[in-house]
Amino acid sequence: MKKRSYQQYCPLAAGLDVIGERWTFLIVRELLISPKRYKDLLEGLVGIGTNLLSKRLKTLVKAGLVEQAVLPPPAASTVYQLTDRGRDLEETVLALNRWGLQFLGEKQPMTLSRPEWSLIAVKAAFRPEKAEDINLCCEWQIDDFIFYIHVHAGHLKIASGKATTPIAQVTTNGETLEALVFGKRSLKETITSPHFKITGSGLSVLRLLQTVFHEKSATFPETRGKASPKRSAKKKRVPTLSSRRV
Amino acid sequence: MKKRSYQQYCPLAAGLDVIGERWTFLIVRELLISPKRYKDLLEGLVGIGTNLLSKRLKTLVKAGLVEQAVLPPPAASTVYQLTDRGRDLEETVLALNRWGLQFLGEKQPMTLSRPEWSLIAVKAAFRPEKAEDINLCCEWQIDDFIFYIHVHAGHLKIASGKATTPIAQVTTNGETLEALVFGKRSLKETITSPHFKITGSGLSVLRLLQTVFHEKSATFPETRGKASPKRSAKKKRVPTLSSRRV
DNA sequence: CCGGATCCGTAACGATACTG
DNA sequence: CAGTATCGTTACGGATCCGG
Repeated sequence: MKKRSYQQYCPLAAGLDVIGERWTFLIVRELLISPKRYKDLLEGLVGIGTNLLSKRLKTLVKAGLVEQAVLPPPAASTVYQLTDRGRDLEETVLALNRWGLQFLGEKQPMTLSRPEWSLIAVKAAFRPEKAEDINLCCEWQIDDFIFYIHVHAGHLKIASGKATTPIAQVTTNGETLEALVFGKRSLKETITSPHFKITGSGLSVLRLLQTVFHEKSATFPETRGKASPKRSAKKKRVPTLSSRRV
Repeated sequence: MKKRSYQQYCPLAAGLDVIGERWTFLIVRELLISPKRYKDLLEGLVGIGTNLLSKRLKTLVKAGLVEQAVLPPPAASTVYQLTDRGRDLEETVLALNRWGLQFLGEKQPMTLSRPEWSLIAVKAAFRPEKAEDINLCCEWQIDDFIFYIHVHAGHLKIASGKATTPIAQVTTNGETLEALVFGKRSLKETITSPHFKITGSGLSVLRLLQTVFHEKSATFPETRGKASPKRSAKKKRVPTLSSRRV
């Protein structure tokens, strides 16, 4: 009956007591993309088990991060959506997303993937200071999933659904999108791929991709290789330690 | 034998596969403050259990986030410290720290606290753009724990240990420090407390505290109150949903 | 005393079946 | 569709033990 807690008077520990349990961050990720029904969450989070999803949602609602809402008719289904307090987690999710990128190896046959994940990664990679003089709206179609990117005055808006007045449209598949967004393939490789098509003002899209996102070379050393060849278990000798022990 | 994994081709999930398990974030927090011996970690993380700490450290070392180091003689003890890759987690830890602050209620008798936690909170609250014309170094003494804050050209350096040339020195206790740093008490209340003493250029310290840190009013509504009085389980009616379901 | 490893009871998780 | 109930398995937490 008693809830497991770190019992520490520390903001980090207090936050982890709320969203630190298994699956919780991923539920927040799902709802950051868009409000979702119970079933949508269950399908997006393969392996969670329905009882655990139910339990997590209750906890999140009680903590004031998530609320239920009824969509207006005719699609009168009830969905879960983030509250303002829940949406405040975006900063953390993006930071964790940026950091986790290095552990994302090549896609294994067993790993699942959804184009929606990429939206978060795009937001995480966005650098406002590089986009101050960029102003465009482009629409992306990945299979039957559609989203748009709107950059205006150094601000990024990205969401699922069709754009109102896109200046360009990109059609590609999930694999190509992921390779681009996760930095697995260079921009040049991507745009020359037969699975990547731009209609409309393609040049502005290229400029966006070029300047806004990290041009990192995506180092993924032994992410999946369980036994690295020369794992020296030796202890590093430290020359001088600036801060003394506590 | 098989490791539990989300199996999702998503940077967030990949990151959580590495540091998402219980206690791991707090171990990183400890090492973010300073390198520590096994025993120090065990004492700082009450409740972890020695087998789990050992397991987590092994995982962290294998993931390349932590390494062992030997301190130079005469204090030739082996410590755990973060690698560069581990230190990259600071951004995430600070974001989570900021977010978790709202869930930090009043200190309960059972909750543990250490002045070291406050260092992270100070870093998290620091706003570089507000500190561009601040330049000072002050030393803080909380019981027998000493640390310093050095602000220079919009950059913050905070670490345990004595400062080389502090312009001011603050002496207080843990409770007052926490109330100040966690926004539980106003600056005015703090500096008039009998447990708060400044020697040296006190005015510059006050200016630092005033301008650099959030002046938030620290709302903690029903953080610990288990049954909020009028918890409406009603579903919110949503007027219009901008993005369509996926 | 330090740095763990081993053992074991309990709580959390994951899969499946079942219900309004 | 939106969950609840059940149950086997895994992870965690506390204690004890052991080599240096």
